[in-house]
Amino acid sequence: MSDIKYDFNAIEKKWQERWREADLFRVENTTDKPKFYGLDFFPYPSGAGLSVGHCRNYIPTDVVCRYKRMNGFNVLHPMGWDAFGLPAENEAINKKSHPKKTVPEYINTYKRQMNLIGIGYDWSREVNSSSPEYYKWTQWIFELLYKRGLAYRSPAPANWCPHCATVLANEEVKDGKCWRCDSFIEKKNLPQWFFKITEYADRLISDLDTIDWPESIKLMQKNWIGRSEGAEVYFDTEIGERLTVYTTRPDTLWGATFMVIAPEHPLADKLVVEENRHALDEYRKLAQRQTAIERQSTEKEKTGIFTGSYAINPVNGMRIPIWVADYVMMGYGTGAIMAVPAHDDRDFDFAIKFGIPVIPVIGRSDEMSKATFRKGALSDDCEDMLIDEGIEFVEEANDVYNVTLKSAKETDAFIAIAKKLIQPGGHVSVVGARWTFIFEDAVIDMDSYAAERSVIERMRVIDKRFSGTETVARALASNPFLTDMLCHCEKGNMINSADFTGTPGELAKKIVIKWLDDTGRGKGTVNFKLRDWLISRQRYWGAPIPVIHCPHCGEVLVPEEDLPVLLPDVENYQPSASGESPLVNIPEFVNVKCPKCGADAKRETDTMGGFACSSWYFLRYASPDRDDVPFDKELAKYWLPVDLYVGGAEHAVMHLLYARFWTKVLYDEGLIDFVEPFRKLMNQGMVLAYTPHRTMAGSEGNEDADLIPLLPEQMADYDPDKIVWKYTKMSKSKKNVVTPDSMAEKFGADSLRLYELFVAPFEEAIQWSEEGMSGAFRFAGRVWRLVTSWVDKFDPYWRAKSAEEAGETNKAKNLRRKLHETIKKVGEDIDKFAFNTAVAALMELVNEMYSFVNTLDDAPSAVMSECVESLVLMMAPITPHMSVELWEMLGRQGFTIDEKFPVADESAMVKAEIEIIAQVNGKLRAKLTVPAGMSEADTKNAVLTNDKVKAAIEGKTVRKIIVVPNKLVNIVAN
RNA sequence: GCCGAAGUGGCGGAAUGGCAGACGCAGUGGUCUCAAAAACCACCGAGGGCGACCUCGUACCGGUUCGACUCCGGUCUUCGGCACCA
Repeated sequence: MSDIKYDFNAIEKKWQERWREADLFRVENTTDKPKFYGLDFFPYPSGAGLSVGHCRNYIPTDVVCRYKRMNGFNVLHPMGWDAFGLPAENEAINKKSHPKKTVPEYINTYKRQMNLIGIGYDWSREVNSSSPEYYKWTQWIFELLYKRGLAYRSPAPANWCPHCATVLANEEVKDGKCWRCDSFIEKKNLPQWFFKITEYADRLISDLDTIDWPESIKLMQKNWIGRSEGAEVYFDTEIGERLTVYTTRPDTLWGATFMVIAPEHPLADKLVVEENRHALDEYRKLAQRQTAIERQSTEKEKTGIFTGSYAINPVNGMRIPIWVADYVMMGYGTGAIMAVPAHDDRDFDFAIKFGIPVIPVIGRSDEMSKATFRKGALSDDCEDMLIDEGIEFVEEANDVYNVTLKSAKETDAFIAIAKKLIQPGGHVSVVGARWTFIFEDAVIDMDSYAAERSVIERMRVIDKRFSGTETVARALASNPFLTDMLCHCEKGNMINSADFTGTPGELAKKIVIKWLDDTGRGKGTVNFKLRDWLISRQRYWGAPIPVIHCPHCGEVLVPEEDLPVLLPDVENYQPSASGESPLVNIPEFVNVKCPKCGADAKRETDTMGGFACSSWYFLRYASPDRDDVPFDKELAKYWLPVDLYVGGAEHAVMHLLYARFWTKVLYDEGLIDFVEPFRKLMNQGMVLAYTPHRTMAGSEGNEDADLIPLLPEQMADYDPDKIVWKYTKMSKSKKNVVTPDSMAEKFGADSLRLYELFVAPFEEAIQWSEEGMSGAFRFAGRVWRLVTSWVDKFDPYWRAKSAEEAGETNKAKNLRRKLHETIKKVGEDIDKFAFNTAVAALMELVNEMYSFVNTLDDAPSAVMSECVESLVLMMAPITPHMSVELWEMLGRQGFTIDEKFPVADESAMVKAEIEIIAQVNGKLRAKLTVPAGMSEADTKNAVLTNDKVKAAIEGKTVRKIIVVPNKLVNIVAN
């Protein structure tokens, strides 16, 4: 074995310098090669520097990009900085510094670390969203949106973060808290700038079908956009004003027994009768004061105030009361609803609390039901009775009966029989289009939508005397109407609905909507949960909104030739609680002449949120130096869309939604020829650190108590037995961050890369372990020693001899087959992001190469030389430094990344003999080696004459033999 | 509550209808060494047997199949997202 030391520090430094000197990762725009655009979410530069968690994002992308390049692609792999916005500014505030100072500092650190772990970025294309050359074009796109009617200023109750002293977009509020600082959000009424993302809601949903993204992310976006189809219906009120409601269930209109409007509804004041006005005012004040904290409370009693007015239900003329309640929100639909307590949980709760009638209007459908019960649950007469009724039933294994009920009539008949014949302790369930009944002893009817418990809850609400199952039974037996009331079904036919009674459930919605349209009582409508994107921030560190407010002309866009509107240099940039940007205090900035009329005017002082800057940066990389356009049209056409986009799932409904929106706007403007910016998206798993926690004081022994992370310096203060260790996300505040620097120093960047790729599938969270890290290092060392020990024996002309040598001995042939199987697998695995199994395959190959070398006795081997060279090239995308060093030691010229990735030779993988699995009744009994391509009959014969197989079928009759050629034989015998 | 993902040795994981546990970590035994580290070799799911071997085993209950970690129905648990959206 060789004694050349694996001096990873020196090797990595050496090659990083050479790559830089050769400008190895600079990519040219014009080329005959196919392009590949691989991109990582650009990070906001933070003072903590990169952790090994960031590397989990950048390393796999780098592997794919290097692999693509070795396969002949022209690869664009750029990096830049999401430098504007809250995260960067908050960090500077905490450091009592200035983002102008901290941002470049942090960028340097990031860049140094990225180079340290060997990521091959084309730094000539670096972008920085806080540089005027960049944000000029962010402002330009703002103006484009404005001109297209997609940017507007409007007063609205906005999400205000008291700690960050700015408003936030809906997408930036998580669990009622600020996404940056976890403060609870308040509502504040301020004029704000919005982008009309709602206008693109439909396209943002439908185009999801055209892209290769994780289904979970697509679904999150779909749910966030929240499309629903329904109808607007017009209700006349006694005061002459018309109330429009939105409903997704127009088929339940006949069951509307009251109406509810939101506290902020403009008609509330007019509708309220004098004696209720005071109560309403009090209620609205209360609703206004309600904070996010209170909204969080899960157990929310319904509250509301009766206005004293009534409306007329346009479908049946019923006079129904109008209520004000905070469970209806002004921001969705029309801020008013018709309430159908029989078929909506919330309306039901409200109706029960305030004593409003419940009218069921959806009944059982004629769809099939299915009943199951065990033998003995019903008395034995049941079989005859069922046959008499013409009901088919099947006796299954284990004494279970399955009964198919083909109509409502059959279901009724079956239930009647079951009620009669139920045995003590017996159990029968009927699962239908509508509900499940479970009979036990007597009659207990259960609804398949509300589970048992919720039925009981409801019973108790209706009548305080009821409690427990037997009372449910009693109640339902005495009052069949309750059954209908308890079962608000989605499917089912219309009942109690005048001429529409009997309309089948699946048609009901459509038919009623058409009728509403035809008769002018309402109209079909689509609604979205998505709100417009609130983009203005009352903060310093962002792109100024390029608008001037003129007393005569109103809002005026800053002329294009005056862009960028430069962010002024100021010392004091801290936000204030006033709801105004710090920029208002800079007269030179604020006071301008109107570009239209020349009058004294005032500049807009709000800046754009950081997500505006990041909504188009992927386009800038195509032509980062152009100062006359945001991006070169032709180059954008060549490079985009992004072929592979890699980043964390936490941006599912923020950046990833906004960037899609802007892309569609740019497409509509004719600037680009694609509608989706990111063809394929991958989300890496997190890196978790084993972190000590303590339970909250006073809650020791309580298993559900919240655990609080323990800082290293606090460890000594706690009883070691009481410290709970668990894996949590790495964070600066927990002081559990592992840096790539420390790992690169101790084990080398290549081993860090190996470890992060190998330890778990790409999308899974990994538990950081230094032992696992040293395992990866061990493998790197094994490769190093294996290859360096072969340097002297390396045959550069193996191509002419390897296949021949493999024909001579079995072990050479087996090794060569393993090599080519590995080449195939590694390529396939990298393509499908299965890096963990790709590394495992390389480990297997290395293990076999060691075994082979150990039996060689110093003899030369072309096969081994082939393996060594191929191994070095296969590892080049994964461990680029070590690979190129070994490449050089083998006497090869140039960089591994310019070499062709090895190609699997199918002929080397042909097997002369294969292993057949012999099973008896599905259990493995023997493995036998047979010549490849053996006929079915011969294979069968070989298995049947095998001693172990013979022993296993001894005394049994062979019923059937299944043969899977070249794989397996299964003998069925009993 | 609703939507989604996942549950496999001591641990991370592999196998997507055909040998369960590839590969690695930890562990055990050995070689080398004055010694240690490193490296190398062997073992390493559970139970039984001196042994060749046998039985059980992929969260739980059932089903489909010659054959199920894998497909279907149901239950439980964990994690993530949404949460009065009519």
